[in-house]
Amino acid sequence: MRAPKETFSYPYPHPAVTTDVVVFTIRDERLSILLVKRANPPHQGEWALPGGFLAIDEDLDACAARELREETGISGVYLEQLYTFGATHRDPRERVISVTYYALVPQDALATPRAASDAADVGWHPFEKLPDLAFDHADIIAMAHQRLVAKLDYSTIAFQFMPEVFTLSELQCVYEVLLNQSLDKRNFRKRILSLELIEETGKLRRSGKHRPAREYRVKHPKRVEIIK
Amino acid sequence: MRAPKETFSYPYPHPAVTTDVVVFTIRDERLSILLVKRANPPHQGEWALPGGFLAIDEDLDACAARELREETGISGVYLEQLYTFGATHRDPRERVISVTYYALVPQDALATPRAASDAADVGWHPFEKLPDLAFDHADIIAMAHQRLVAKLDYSTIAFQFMPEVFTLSELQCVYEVLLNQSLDKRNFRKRILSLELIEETGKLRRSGKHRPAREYRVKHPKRVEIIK
DNA sequence: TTGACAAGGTGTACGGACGACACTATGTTA
DNA sequence: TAACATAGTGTCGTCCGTACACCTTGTCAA
Repeated sequence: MRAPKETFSYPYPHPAVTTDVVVFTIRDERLSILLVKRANPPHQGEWALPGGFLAIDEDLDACAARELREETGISGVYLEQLYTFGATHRDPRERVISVTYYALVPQDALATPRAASDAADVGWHPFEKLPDLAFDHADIIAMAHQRLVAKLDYSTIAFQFMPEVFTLSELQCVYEVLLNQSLDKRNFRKRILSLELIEETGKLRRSGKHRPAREYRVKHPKRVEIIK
Repeated sequence: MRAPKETFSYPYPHPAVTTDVVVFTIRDERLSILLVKRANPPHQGEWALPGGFLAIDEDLDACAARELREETGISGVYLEQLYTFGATHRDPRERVISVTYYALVPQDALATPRAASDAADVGWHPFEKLPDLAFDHADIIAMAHQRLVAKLDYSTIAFQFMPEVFTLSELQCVYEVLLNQSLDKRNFRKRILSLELIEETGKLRRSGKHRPAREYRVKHPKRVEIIK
């Protein structure tokens, strides 16, 4: 962070614009969110979403991706604009408009994200027991969660949580965690396979003292399709 | 518009923030959008969405509602945030982030919206044959239309197009226009009535030389519910 | 007055999708 | 080789969505 010597002037007051990102993953069969502990005021020492100020020549999507990469080391993941929060006093420093995003990262990636310069700490927190959050970030998370669950129903967004290869049981587990209910194994498999979006790798996954499971992969891993 | 004497300075460059609104209605059995002709540069003389700069102490929703009221005289209608557009060169003057909204207005309201000071003209344009538009407003309209059609399926948003009392044939016509396909009368009525969201007024609508239709009203006109 | 007109209003039957439900298969390990 | 633990599989009933045609009722003109 450099200390600028010049200032930037406008005939009318301008708000600051930031992006903030709600990063979801599934860890230990729990939906979890990535938070950073703020190293500086305001809300110093409190947990917050990764995010920061928009550069003047930077696209919004690029800003969200950059902040995510800088503050947590995560990149190349599914990232979608969520909503723009702009209540007048949501930031005590000045008027700040936050264009929020949500991201989905596979289970195995980034077991321990790294903390950046302006973050005292970075860590995964189960959605069910989040700490108190800075600014209006709890509202942002609530909306992101609502959107995520809604999209499960009519898109293939859940595959964004999966690693490159996975078993049907693992996939079912992801759906069960997100929907917070158990699903019938036969119906689940019937529905997923009928979408014809995943294919067998031909290999088997051996783990524990039981029958090995077939491994699958997503045919088009980056694509999120609307179904039904 | 006053000419300010002071200027506003920041240690880092700040973008300007605007709201723009896509106003839909149904006129003469066509989906139509309200556009204003720009009185000032840039894009002077071109058609654009109603909208304008965010006041520094104004909430985003309030800004969208105010701009809509000031530029077109419309108020009290359904208004929902759509998406935030922020490509770096979408406005030639300076960096501008636009938080966009869409609004739905009943068929009969505002047959002739009034033009405001910074608009040379205001008028309804059929969605199927829009003129060339200023900035990236064509993209904004495309996204608003997509959202509107998607919401038809899983919400009661279509009622926002209806006047206080209406007939089932009129309601069906709205759905047919939005979905761009004709619907079976019996199935349509069965589905709508099973929602139990509208009730008979007890009156009949006489028009033309045929059997009069029953009038209905929405039980909770301001509410947009998620169905299914 | 009556008959033609034009839109309003109504019920049934079929097919497909979804949900409930229980047992066999297979590799591991003791 | 037997117990264990998870993998993997098919049927049947129900409900919902869709297809489909005729009678009703007020108006208007002859």
